[in-house]
Amino acid sequence: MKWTKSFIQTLREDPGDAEIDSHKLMVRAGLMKKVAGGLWTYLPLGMRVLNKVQRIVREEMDRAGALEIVMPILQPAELWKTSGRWETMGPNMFRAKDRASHDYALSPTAEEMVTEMVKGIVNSYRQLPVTVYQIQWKFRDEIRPRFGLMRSKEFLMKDAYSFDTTLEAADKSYMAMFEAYKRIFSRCGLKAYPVEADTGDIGGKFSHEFHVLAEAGEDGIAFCDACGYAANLEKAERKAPSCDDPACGAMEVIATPGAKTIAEVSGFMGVAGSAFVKSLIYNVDGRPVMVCVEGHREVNEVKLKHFLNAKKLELADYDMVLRASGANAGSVGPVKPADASLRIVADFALRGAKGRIVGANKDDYHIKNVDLDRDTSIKPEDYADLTIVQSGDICAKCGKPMIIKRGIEVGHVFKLGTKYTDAFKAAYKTDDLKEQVMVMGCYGIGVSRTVQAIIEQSHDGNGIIWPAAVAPYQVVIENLDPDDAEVTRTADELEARLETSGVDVIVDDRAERPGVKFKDADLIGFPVRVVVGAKGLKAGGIEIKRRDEDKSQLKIVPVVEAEAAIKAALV
RNA sequence: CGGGGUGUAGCGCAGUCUGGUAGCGCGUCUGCCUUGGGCGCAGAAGGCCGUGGGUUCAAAUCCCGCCGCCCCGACCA
Repeated sequence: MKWTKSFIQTLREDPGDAEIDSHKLMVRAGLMKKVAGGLWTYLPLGMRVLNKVQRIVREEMDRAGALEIVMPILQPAELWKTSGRWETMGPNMFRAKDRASHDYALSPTAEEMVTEMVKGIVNSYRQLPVTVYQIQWKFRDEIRPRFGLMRSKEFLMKDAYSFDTTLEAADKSYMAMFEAYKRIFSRCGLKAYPVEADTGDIGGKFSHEFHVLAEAGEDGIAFCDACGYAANLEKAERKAPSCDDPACGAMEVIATPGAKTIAEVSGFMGVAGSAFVKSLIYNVDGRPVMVCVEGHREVNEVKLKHFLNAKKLELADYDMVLRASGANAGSVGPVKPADASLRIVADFALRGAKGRIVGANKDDYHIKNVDLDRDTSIKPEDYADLTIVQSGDICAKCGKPMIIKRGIEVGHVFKLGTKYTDAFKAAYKTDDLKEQVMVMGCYGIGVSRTVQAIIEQSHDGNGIIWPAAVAPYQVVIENLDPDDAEVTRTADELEARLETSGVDVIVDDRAERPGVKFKDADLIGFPVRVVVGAKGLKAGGIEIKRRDEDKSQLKIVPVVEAEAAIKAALV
């Protein structure tokens, strides 16, 4: 490929609306161009990267025994009503109508459609197991799309679905995908860590996310270096702390005028935040529930939802708070709330807590010297692990302290169980002629997000540093003197030889000054740069430099050795 | 959806407070010059100042509505 025949625009300055490096670089290097919030055009360079990541995904899915299919983006509403997700997906799902007013979903994922499809084909255990996959555009009406491809309304996803006869067999399918994912991310030049995760809206019992560690990541992950435990903060558990508060005297009401937040009240009273019990009223499927946690901690709503076995859970509105507790937010507490039948649950760190400070259920008052056992109606079985893990919390597996890092979720594997196969009655006949529901797994990779994660993990102040396997072109040949016949012939012959042997190469044949060309090459981040110029040829050769090396490491080789030297630099 | 910011040439921005015929840098085009890390000189093209209304002799600028984009939040009492 000749640069002058390509369609490449690079920008000298960062786009004004980009925040994180990978987003800025994708735009500056001419990989993509914004259409509107959360919507992108992939330009030729970006498309080449996207295609290379897809190729790796396909090869590894195929190697793992998965079979490629493609399903419609436009999906009849009936499928989604069968699973109940037509309602539960809410405004996250784009919807459309045809001329006859039939409802459709723009596929945000495809469990329903694939289950219906497999059900129609599989009758016998003899046909199982089977794993199918597609690489298809997905649509999600994100609350707030951001950071370029990190969270967009339309994105390319690889989604795979396994169907098995039994849970044990499904575990094998899950592990095959798990291993394939490790290979995929590794081949993309990414360090991706599998972490335990909650299953969210998809449902199911057990899952792992694959995360690329990056400050710009949207998820928090708890790591234990000692035993290797890694879990999304939504899921991460800590060892139950023991509470050895000494006995305290009688409760005492104190005025705390105007102080609402824990920080304000603790400042007002001159007491550490951890001495407080933070009490929140949640609306749980329409009924109020009070949740108590230590003052310096935050409620983990995912854990809370599971513990309460709730369908829908959100913070209560002002009315509900007032009716349940007798006070407005800021003065709520577990001691004698207005609604005497109010269920109160508490974080397990508060089991046996004494001498704590709580809201008085009366505006602008708190109570100190509270003994939760003595002074509240919290039932022993209503203490549970309900908070978000913090740095330094003790690992539930091994007892050592954990650390928190941030990650970009690039993949997710689920053991789904029979949630969808039950809903669709997707059954097969066993060898003793019984009907049995298939056991399912599902497995996603954000292909377009992975492209950006690669950049986020591999760039420097000059631009992107592509791993060779996914670079838009593996080699750029800088023709420094396009008007010089000898130089141009040398550059073009080298291009032809490399292309013949399967190396992706672009020749920068623009009539630009060398500085411009070098800046662009660094910005776009071609793994290997080859310089062919009149001066160099006279001096005996061409110059080869890897993007991840600095100038002092470049090599000068005779023209006849160039091809071999370039290939060696690519490894 | 709530809060904040922002919208002026392809890109990055100034001008808005204090109303008076729209500017800078980059990029683009022409010519000369230069040629190993975003050269230099000269010239040129390119803007319904997001959009609709209002105030005014006069609006990028003031007022009202709408829209787009970005950030934070959308539960932490």
